[in-house]
Amino acid sequence: MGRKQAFTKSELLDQTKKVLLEHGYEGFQLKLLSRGLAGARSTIYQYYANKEEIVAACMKRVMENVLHKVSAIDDSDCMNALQQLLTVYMEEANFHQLLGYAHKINKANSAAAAHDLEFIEQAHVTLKQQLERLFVRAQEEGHLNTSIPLPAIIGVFFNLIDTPNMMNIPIPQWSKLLYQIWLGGAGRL
Amino acid sequence: MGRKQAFTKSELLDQTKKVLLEHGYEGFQLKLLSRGLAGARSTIYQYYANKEEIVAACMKRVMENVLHKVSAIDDSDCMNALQQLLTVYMEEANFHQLLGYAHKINKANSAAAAHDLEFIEQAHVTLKQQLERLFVRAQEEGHLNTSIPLPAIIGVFFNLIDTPNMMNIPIPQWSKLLYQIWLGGAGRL
Amino acid sequence: MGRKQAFTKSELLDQTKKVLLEHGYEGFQLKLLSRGLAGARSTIYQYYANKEEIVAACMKRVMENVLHKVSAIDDSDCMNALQQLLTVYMEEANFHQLLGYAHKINKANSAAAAHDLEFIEQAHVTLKQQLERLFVRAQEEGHLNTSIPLPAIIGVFFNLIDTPNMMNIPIPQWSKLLYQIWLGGAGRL
Amino acid sequence: MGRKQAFTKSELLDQTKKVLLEHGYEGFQLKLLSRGLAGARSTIYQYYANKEEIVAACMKRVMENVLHKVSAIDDSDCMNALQQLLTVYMEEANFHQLLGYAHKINKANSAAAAHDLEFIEQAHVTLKQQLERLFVRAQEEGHLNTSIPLPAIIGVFFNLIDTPNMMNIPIPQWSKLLYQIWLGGAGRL
DNA sequence: TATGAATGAGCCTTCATTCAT
DNA sequence: GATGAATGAAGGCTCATTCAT
Repeated sequence: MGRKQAFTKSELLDQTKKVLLEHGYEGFQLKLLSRGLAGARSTIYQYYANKEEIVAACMKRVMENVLHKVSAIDDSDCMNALQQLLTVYMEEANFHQLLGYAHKINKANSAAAAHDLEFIEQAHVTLKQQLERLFVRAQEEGHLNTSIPLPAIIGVFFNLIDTPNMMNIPIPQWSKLLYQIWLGGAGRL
Repeated sequence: MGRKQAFTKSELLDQTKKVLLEHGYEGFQLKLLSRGLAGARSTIYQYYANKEEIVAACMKRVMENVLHKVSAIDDSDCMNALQQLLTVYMEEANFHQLLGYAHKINKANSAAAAHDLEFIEQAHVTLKQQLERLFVRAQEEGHLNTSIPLPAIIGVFFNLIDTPNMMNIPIPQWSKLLYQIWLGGAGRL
Repeated sequence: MGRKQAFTKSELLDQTKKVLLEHGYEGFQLKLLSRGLAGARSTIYQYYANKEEIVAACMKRVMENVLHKVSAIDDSDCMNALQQLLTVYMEEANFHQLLGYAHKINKANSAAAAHDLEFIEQAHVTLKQQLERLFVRAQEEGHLNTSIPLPAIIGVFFNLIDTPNMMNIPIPQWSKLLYQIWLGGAGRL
Repeated sequence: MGRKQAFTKSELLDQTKKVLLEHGYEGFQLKLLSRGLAGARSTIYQYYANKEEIVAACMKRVMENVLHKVSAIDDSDCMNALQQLLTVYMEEANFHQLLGYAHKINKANSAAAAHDLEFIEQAHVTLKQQLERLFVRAQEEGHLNTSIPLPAIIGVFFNLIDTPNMMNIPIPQWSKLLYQIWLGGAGRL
C-alpha cells in the first residue's frame, strides 16, 4: 500500500557519504543531499529526524563495513595481517576522513545520533587496540626496526591510506606497493 | 588620522589561517574570524571586499612564505634538499591542507580572489616541477629504489607531512625521523 | 466491500474537540488528530476536504448539542430556566471556548466550512436573543437588582461557565453553587 | 556609532503582547511580530535569541508591572484591597490569559527563557498566597458568606477579570461594578 | 575610519495536502 | 476505501554583507 519509495535508506546514505567527502562536515547541506537523490528534500525526513542523525548513521554504516571486513582477516601471520588491513582501509574509501567529522556532530540535538556515535567511538577504540597488538607482535617477532619509536611507525603506516593514487593503480596492488615502501623504504637497497 | 587601527591586515590573515584550519573551508565564518580580532566584524570589509578574497589572500601569503623558504634551500645535494623541503612544509603548518581548499573558492564573486588563486596555482605548479626535478636527480644518482614507480615514491613522501605527531617531537627532529622511515623503511634492516 | 472502516466521522469529531481544547485553534494539527484515531492521517480526507472543514464541523456538532439541550428546557419559570441553562453550558464543556475560535477559521478555503460557520453564527444569535429574553423577563418579574445594568449582569452570568472548578464538585451542584453566588453574592447576607 | 535602532526592546515586547493575545501562543509567529514593527524579521534576533525568549521576556515584564502595582495597594482594609486588586488585574489587560501560555513555552531551548519563567512562577505563587491571605482575612472579619466554600468565592472573583465589557465602561468603574455584583449578587436585595 | 545595527538570502525543519498503490 | 509515502509552502534562525552614524 502507499506509494513506492523515491529512494531507499541505503541510497540516502550512499549520497550522504559522497556529499560529506566532497563538502566536509560544515558544508554538508540537505540541498546537496537531495540533489543527488530521486526525491524532494523533505522526503529525507521520512528516514531520519535531522541532519545529525543522517551523518551519524552514515558513519555508523561505514564503520560496520570496516568491522566486518577486518574481522575476516586471518591474523596468524601479523605482517600479512597488516598488509590486508591496509587494503581494507583503502577500499573503505575515506573511512579515516569521515571519522574525523564524528566529533563535530552535535549530540544534543538527537538521541539517535548520540547512540550511533557511541557505537562508532567504541568500535574505534577496539580497532585501535587490535592494530596496536599487531604492531607489538610485529616488533616482538623482529620484523620492525627497533631504533624507530613504534608510534611513529604506526602513524606513518596509517597515513599511507591517504596517499594520492595518481596513477590509478587498482587498490590491491596499490596497497601492496605502499606496504612495501613503508616496510622497505624508498631508498636503494 | 581618524580612529586608531583596529587590527592589521596581517593579524587578520593570521586569524584567518587559524579559523580555516580549525573549521575547514565550509565552516569558515566571519563571526569566528572577528571573535579573535580586536575590532568589529564589519571592519574586516575595510581590508577585503568579501569572504573569498580573505581566504585567497591568506592562502597566497602562506604560499609566499613557502616559496621564500624553499628558495633558500641549497639543492647541491638533492637528498639533503629533500630532507630540508620536508621540514619546510611541516613548519609551514598545514600548508598542504590549506591548499586543498583552494579549488573550493568561488572565483566568480571576486576578481581579486581569482587573481590570488591564479598566483597560487602557478606557484603550485612551479613547486611541483622543482620537487620532481629533485626526485629525478635522486633517482639518477642512484639514491632511490628503481623498482618503485617514482610517482608512488613522491606521493608517499608528500603524505608524510600530515603524519600525526603523537609524541610531540620538535618539528626538525620529527621531520628527520619521517625522512628516515621514508628512505629506509620501518622494517628490520 | 473494500476495507474495514478505520474510524467513524463521529470519532473524528470527538478527537477534534479534544485536540482543539488541548492545543487551541492555532495549535490544532492533523498529526495530533490522527494520533488519537485508529487510522492513518490521510484517511481523514475521506471525510473532510481540509482542516477548516473539520473544525467547523466539530463546532457545528457542539452547537447542535447545545441547541438540543437548550430546547428541552422548560422556561415557564425564568429563574429556573436560567439555572438550567447554566448547567447545560457547563456540561457542554468548553462550548464557550470553542466558539471563540470560530472567527479564526479561514472561510475562503472552503465553502462547506463557511456554510457550517453560517449555521453557528445564526444559532449563536438565536441563543443570545433567547437568553436576553429570559433576563428581561427576570428583571420585569423583579428578580434582579435594577440598579445594575443588564449587560453587566448577563456578562457575569456567562463568565461563570469558565470558573475553574478546583474542588471538582459534580457539574450539577457546581452549577447550582455558582448560580447562588451570582444571584446572592459572596458577601454576608 | 552604528545606525540607530529600528525599534526598541520595549516596542518589541509591546507588539509581542499584542500578537500573543490576538493569535495565542501556538499562533505566535515572528512574521506577525515584525509586521507591527519598523524593521525586518531578522532584526528581532538582535534582542532575543529565539521565539521562546521573546515570549518569556514579555510575560516577565507584564508580571513585573503587576507586582509593582500590587505592591502599591494599601491592604489595611482587606475588602478595599480586594477591590483595588481587581482593578489592577483588569488594567493589566489579559495578564491572566498570558500567564496561561507560560507552561507551553519550551524551556529546553533557552536558558534565558527558563530563567524568566522561573521568576514568573515564583511571582505567581507569591501573588496567590497574598490573595488567599486577603480572602481569609475577609472571611474572618465576617465580610463573606460562610456557607459558600472559599475556593468557589475566590474562583468567581478571579473569573470576573475576563468578563467582557460590552458597554465599554472605563476600567475603574467597570471593576467597581463587577466587585459589587460579586459581593452583593445580581438579585434583588 | 571604525562600528553597531539592519537586512535579505538561504538553510533546516514541519505540516497540510496530494499521489499512487 | 485506506494508507504509506511524497512534497511544496512556510516558519525559525543564521550569516555575509551593507548602512548610517
